[in-house]
Amino acid sequence: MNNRTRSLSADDRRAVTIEAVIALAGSQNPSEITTAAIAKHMNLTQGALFRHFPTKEAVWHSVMDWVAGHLLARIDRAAEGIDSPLAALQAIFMSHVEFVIEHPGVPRMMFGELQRAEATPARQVAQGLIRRYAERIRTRIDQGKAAGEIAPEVDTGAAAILFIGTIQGLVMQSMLSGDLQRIRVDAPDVFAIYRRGLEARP
Amino acid sequence: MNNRTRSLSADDRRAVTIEAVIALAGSQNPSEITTAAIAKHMNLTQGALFRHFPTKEAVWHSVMDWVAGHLLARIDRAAEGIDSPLAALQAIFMSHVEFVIEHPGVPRMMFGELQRAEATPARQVAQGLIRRYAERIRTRIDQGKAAGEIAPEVDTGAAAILFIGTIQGLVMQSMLSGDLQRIRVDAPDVFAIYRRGLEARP
DNA sequence: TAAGGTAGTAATCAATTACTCACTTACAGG
DNA sequence: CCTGTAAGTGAGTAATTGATTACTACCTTA
Repeated sequence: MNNRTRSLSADDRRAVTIEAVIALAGSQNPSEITTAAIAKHMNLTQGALFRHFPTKEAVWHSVMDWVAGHLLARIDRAAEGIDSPLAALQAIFMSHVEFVIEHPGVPRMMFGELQRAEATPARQVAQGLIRRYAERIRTRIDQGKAAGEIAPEVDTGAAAILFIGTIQGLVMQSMLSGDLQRIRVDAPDVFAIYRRGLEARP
Repeated sequence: MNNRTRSLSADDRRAVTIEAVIALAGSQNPSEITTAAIAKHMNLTQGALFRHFPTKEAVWHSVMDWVAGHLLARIDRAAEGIDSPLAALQAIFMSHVEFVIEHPGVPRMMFGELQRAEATPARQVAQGLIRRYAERIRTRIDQGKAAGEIAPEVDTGAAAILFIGTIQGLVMQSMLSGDLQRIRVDAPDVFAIYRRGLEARP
């Protein structure tokens, strides 16, 4: 009868903590998220957090692990079974956009971690995520060149940088306007230009 | 004979402070820059800072003002006298890239300010800078459409978002690799793809 | 029912932060 | 030479932060 969530298993508590951090990052500067704020958001005392994570840095590490796993799984699933490389890139793009709309704090955390000077574990996970992400994009682009869909004079590495930057631009725009949903509206138009930049000319 | 910089005029001191913040932002997370670190970088005691700025927020406000003024002046000068809209966009792009290489802390500060939840004066200046920047890009794109250089089916707003995102992508890449100079190498290839995306097809 | 383990509390710690202030120093002008 | 002013010093303060810990509540199991 006690609907008050008194106590969770350690595994569940860690999962809830990660969710709390991602939720908080959606509405405030990630670097200003305190352990007290995290605890408050999940109806817990600040001290209890350290029963499940040795340091705050460990919390961030777990969060970045979660992001890396879920984002890569999401884009892999989106591209699954799509033969055309250009269509696959578009599917990856749109699924990434949906991911960002669901978790608007994620791009902020990513950028925040990457601009950190010290090579913290969380930063290394973020670094690894982008590297693996870019690798997947480059593979599709090379496939597109082989299939004749993408112009051979396009620089593969530059195209991968631009793909990631495209999403960054949308995120920045949404932070400007404060309207998250506009990303979904603008995304197709933005990707259309990117696609025109890659396509082989007849 | 006293080469020790003992005392500066208030105006000079404020200018030096802005330089110090921009320099520090190039090598560390802007949100972690303390007033003590700023003072130390300019051989001053921390307390003296508050003789010239009422609050730390006022320091950031001044810094963002400096950035807005200098970046816009730079891109305006770069595009001056160039008739072809596409060529003008390329000149703006390259001059922006040079600006970022000179002041690598600037994109970090911009992104950091924009993701701040509260509408601080510094954030509003950053917001205004991007708005004015995007407005200039949109103007060039519309000129390009009128001149037949840019395909009419390209969405102007989306193209402006992508222009800014393109630079964001380069900045992100440089933060990944830690090699700032790579921006200069990658920039032409990245812009070439963007340009292909805009160009009218024969 | 007693024992043991897990999760959470609440008070507290040391360190860091932005900011203040009484005092000192340098210097220009009457 | 004297004096007013502007710039800088250095020691403070209050608030906040991540982290620690003694203690408690709850649950399972024998």
